Amino acid sequence: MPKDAAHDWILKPLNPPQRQAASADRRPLLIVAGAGTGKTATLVHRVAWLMAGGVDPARILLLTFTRRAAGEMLRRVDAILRRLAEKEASDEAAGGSDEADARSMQRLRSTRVWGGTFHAIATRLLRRFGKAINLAPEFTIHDRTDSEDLMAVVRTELGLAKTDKRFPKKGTCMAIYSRCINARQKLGHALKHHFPWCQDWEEELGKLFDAYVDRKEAGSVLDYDDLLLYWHALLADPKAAERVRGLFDCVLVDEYQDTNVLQAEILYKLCPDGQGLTVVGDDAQSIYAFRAATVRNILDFPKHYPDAQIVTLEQNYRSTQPILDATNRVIGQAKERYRKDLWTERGEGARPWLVHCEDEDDQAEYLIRRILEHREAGIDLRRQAVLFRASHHSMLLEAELSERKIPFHKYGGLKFVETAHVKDLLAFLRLAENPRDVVAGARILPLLPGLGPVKARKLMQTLVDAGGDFTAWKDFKPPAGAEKLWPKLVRLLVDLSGAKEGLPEQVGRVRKFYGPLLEQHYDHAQPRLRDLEQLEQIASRYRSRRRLLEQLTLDPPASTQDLAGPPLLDDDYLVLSTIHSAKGLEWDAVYVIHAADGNIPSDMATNSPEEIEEERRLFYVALTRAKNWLYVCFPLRYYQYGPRRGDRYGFAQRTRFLSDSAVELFQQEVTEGAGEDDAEDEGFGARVTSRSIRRRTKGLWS
DNA sequence: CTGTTGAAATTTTTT
DNA sequence: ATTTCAACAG
Repeated sequence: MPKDAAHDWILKPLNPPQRQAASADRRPLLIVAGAGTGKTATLVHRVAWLMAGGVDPARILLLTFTRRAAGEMLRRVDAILRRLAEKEASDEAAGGSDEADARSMQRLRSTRVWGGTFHAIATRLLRRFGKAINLAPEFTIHDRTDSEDLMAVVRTELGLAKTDKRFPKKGTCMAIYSRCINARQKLGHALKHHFPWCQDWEEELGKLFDAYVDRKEAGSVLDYDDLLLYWHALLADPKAAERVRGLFDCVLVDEYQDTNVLQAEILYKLCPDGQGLTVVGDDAQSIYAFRAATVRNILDFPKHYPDAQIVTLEQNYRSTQPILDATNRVIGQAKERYRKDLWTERGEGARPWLVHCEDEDDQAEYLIRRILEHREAGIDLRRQAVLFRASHHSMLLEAELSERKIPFHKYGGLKFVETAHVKDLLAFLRLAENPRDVVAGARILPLLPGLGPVKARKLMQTLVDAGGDFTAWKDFKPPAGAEKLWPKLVRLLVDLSGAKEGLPEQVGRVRKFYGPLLEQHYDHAQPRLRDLEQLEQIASRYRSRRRLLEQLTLDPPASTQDLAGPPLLDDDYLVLSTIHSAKGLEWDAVYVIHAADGNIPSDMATNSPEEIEEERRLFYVALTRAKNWLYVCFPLRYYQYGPRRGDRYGFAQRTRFLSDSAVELFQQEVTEGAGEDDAEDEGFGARVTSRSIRRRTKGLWS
């Protein structure tokens, strides 16, 4: 089949603007794709189109927001190309030899495409080319928690823990540092605009960050920010830059609205003239400013590449007209954005619901009733999702779902690998992998009785001095209580660093040593021990220990179930997700909960107009996930906790993002308990329901 | 030095 | 609810 015919075949399922985007020439291309406009499909077809046009898949770089997104896209690319190959084969059944067919199939497999997040790709490139900028290729990677731990170590070492006024805590220090790196801002600037309450500490913070950077260097450790920073540095080195640039003919970036200045600069250096560069995004869905992402990247793209082509996708394939009307109304009140008018051919459907609930319990009750109704009507649980602003907003609902034995999967919030016991176990492997990783040592050693932070630090120093040879620890005289354990630990680490055993065996050995310690240190030991068993089981899937550690820090599974692998086809579960983690996904029925001012927008994010605008976009992202049914719920009463206010109920307002004119597009519903008891309440404050009392008291002991 | 206890402060979203 | 820090006992 001639190339043109193949190209036509690929473009056939697309609408005209999508076609234009998928088949655009090599000039820089910006695709502005509104919510639900087939952005992913367009990108997938563009990759297929490029490959069918002869671009070597191994010379295509696909940058996505999660690794899962990359995997999903490449699967779809493969599916298209497979069908194309089948068609070619049947069209030319007479002529083509089997061998030639096999070759063309092989050529068209997307497995060789470089796909992943900025961080994952950075890792891959740095392992390969790091030497050019004096980076040892066997560096280990710190996740956010590890980085904070190292920050805490340095913080105490510099005596910043015992200042008369309270010094910012480790998490805040890390956030400030991270902003400087990712937004390429001076400390003073970052403090002034984003952490004004820390401005008094500018000098000390500067010293802290210096020391922090030195410690990472000494330990041959990179944090998340370093991965980008070193990739950037790699591209600043003329010789290395040439080699890296030479790897790729085409670079495609998804979710461009959520990249930061550093990432944009990496792209500029990777594609100086923009040839072969495609970026896709929607400024109306930019929700990662807190991570230093900036809409300016997408807005300035045409300025940076004056010959850029811009294609706007406006036909929505996801939602019904009534839902689209409502979401358009919400985003229409945003201050500044690329003009887009989303429309759909999906015509009639149910208007979205605005549900007034009495309180949180009532909200949970309502949700479960609706969810089960939809399931009865044939909408599986997995086609429904409950979305919320903050991870803890779903706690009550989770408890209720568990009680009713309704299976669910939660995305966002604390991840499996971030739990203390999993981190502990991985720290053993990490220390074996990189004995200079002080944070790993500082985590493991104090698990032994009688060993504290000070001895741990000294031991790590002797280990580093011995060049990472764990036998150097044999001379150490352990404190009373650890005499039995100490030789075992040394033996374990010596064996692990020898790496003679397979990965599951290694995890098994750590588990045997660590299990009893876990029981001493943590509550609820049983489920934690089971997590470790599970980790041992899946260890065999990884090629190497380094690979396992790398994958788990760069692409942490959202839950234990996720870690276990793709869910079985027949098991059905409801999706609970933070709005952030719901990005790019869609469901038949979507329930947005806690849509009250203070939650959406979050009280923490109402300090500046920019923050409020971002919260508005966040709400918009939540609403636009819905295909057929959209419910926005908020409890009228919520329980206020905390030492300052005492234990009492407060009253909630509907989110400010649902203006009166937007509310007109909703059908309003008041749940049973809500609204009818205003008179009774007078003078008494809140009426407390029996359900609420049950809930609250349960909280006292579990 | 370590481990425990209590008081005080802070409280989001995530690669 | 969690983190941090000081105070105190062993």
